[in-house]
Amino acid sequence: MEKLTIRDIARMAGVSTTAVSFVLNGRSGVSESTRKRVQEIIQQTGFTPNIHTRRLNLKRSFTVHVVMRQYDYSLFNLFAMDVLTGIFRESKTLGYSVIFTAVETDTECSELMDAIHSKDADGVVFIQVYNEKVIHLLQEERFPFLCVDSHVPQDGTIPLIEVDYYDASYRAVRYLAQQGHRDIGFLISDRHMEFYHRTNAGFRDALRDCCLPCRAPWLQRVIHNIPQPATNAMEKMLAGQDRPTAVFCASDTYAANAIRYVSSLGLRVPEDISFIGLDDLVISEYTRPAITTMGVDKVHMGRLAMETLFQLMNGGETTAVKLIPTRLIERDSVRKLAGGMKL
Amino acid sequence: MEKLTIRDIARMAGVSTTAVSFVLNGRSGVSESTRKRVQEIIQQTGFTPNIHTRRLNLKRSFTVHVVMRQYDYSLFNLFAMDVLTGIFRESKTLGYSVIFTAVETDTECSELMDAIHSKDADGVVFIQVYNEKVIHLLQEERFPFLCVDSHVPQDGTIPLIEVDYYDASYRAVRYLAQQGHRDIGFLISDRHMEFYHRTNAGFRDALRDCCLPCRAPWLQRVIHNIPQPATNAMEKMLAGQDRPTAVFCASDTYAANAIRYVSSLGLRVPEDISFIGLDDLVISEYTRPAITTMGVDKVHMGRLAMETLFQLMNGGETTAVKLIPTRLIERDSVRKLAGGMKL
DNA sequence: ATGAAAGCGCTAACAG
DNA sequence: CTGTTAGCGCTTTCAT
Repeated sequence: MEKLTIRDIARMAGVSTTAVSFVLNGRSGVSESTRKRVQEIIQQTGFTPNIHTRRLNLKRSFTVHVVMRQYDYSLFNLFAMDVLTGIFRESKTLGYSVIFTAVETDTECSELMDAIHSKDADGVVFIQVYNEKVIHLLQEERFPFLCVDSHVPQDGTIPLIEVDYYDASYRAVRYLAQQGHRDIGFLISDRHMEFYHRTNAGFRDALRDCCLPCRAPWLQRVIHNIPQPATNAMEKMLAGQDRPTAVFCASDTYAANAIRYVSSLGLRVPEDISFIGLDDLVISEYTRPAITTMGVDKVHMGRLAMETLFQLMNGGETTAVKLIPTRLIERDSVRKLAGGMKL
Repeated sequence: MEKLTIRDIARMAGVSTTAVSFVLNGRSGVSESTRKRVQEIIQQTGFTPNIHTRRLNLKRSFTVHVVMRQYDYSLFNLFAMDVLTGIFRESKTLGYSVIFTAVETDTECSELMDAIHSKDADGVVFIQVYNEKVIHLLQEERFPFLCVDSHVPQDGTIPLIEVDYYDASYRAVRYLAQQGHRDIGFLISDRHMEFYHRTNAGFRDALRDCCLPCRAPWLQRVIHNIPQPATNAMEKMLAGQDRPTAVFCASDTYAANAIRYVSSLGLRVPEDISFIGLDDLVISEYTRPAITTMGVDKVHMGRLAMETLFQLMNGGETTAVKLIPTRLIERDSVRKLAGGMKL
């Protein structure tokens, strides 16, 4: 059966295409009787207007484009997946579709721009993707966009939604101190400088404020271009004379791997050594012991992203950075020592 | 700056819009010099043709629509996520975009059809979603579609991509037997009858072929409308006089939860009781012990889905069901007992 | 090889 | 309130 057009419907209802168009778009300017008749015909025939035409005329597609990182094993990491969930949920209530593309970290600017232009969308949200040139071009075009979890300087030039990693680190360490730990290690990520600096600052400030020692060998960078990066870093941390009683990990995956590693060494977690993670991923409750962590509401971040983009797409202007707070999720990987400090 | 149109380019190059259109589409019928000039202008201006118009004319959108289940906690389950990854990868190489929607299990037929019609797409793949009426309508419209992991009778009426769950169950049990286990339990899923029947048949056939006993209390249904379904089922399995030495779980999440539960009881895994799972999810390598499981290449399933849909969208016809094999992934949750049988 | 012109299916300004 | 009509930006047929 041939696809019906608005003209067919108009003819069947004995009215003009305008009338049909109006009832289709719920606009006033049609008599009640006409509206009803048209609606009936539409019902009966199961007519749906051609979406391309609609978009061509409206010059809007009501879809947003999500650009995220491509990983070799999966399109998603557990973090991005939740953000996407949030974006998706919100987009549904706002009446938008979402389309996405995954790119390598080193994707060329032009390639990215092509991707953005070739998929029609009214706006784009980058998750963990950042390319200065692209941002620049987009700003020139006045094309609405937003960056989520991009680990980028928060200088107020572009709209950002980021986790408050400084605060998360600070509070993680303070929590350990409250549990009586004085010898605290840190598995820090070297993946993004911004992330590195923020977590580092939070960590150090907390040590200082809690009057705890800071020992170089206990601060280990997790270098990502080697296999088993977290295990490797943990190995180094344990290499010295004495070891920390607790370790703050810049990611739950680090914590999971570190726990697995120290367990294989015969150390008990948390009896012999405690761990606290960051982000709260799905895996974190399945490890043994389950990981105590500074969780973030990633779905909320997604919602917020979509909400903000929506405003941007409708003429709003903002370059505000939104810092998302974390909250402590106590599970089983941190031991309470005698004499925890009140803070 | 105003968006350029093909007419602007034509004017700037001093040619007709036809010429521009032809070079845009890489068609012959343009002199080399013209083509070059036009290409230069396009380069300089960074012109990109309006995609809606293109689609309007071509009557194709070069996008596929993925419909999957909506979960309250996340858009994804770990299985669907990998399938989507595969779809996405393949779509990229085939030059398609992907757009998706998540629906509740009990979504109305009409609502689903609306979702499908309102998002333009040349075809749709359902992941873990099945609605008979929708399928019927789609077939009538001759709209290309495909079902992945839908747990639906494989009667050859609709194109399907399914895991070979009969075979997986059979081999899981046989593997346990090979490791010397004779007392084998089964945490079976009651979510989909098709899935239930297939795994059940595989389980029973394997028991029979390996001459192992089948005891009713060791076969426990995991009932999904209660909290902690797997834990609950496991509890029942252990309630009787004697307990199995190994348990086959119809899902790795069951295995993860069951392991956690029996561990809390003071049982050691795999020393006191072994577990083998199904599907191989990301969590499976993070549990302790890591879960031995019958893995499936879910990304491959996605690729295959997209590939098949591509054919369907280009005039191909198939209602073939593709059964994806599983493979044993040996980790640490199964103990080898003395006197395993050679099979 | 080239360009004029007729659509594609719909929206919206405009005249009645 | 209603219908006519001129676009939206591109593809494609058909003369030239």
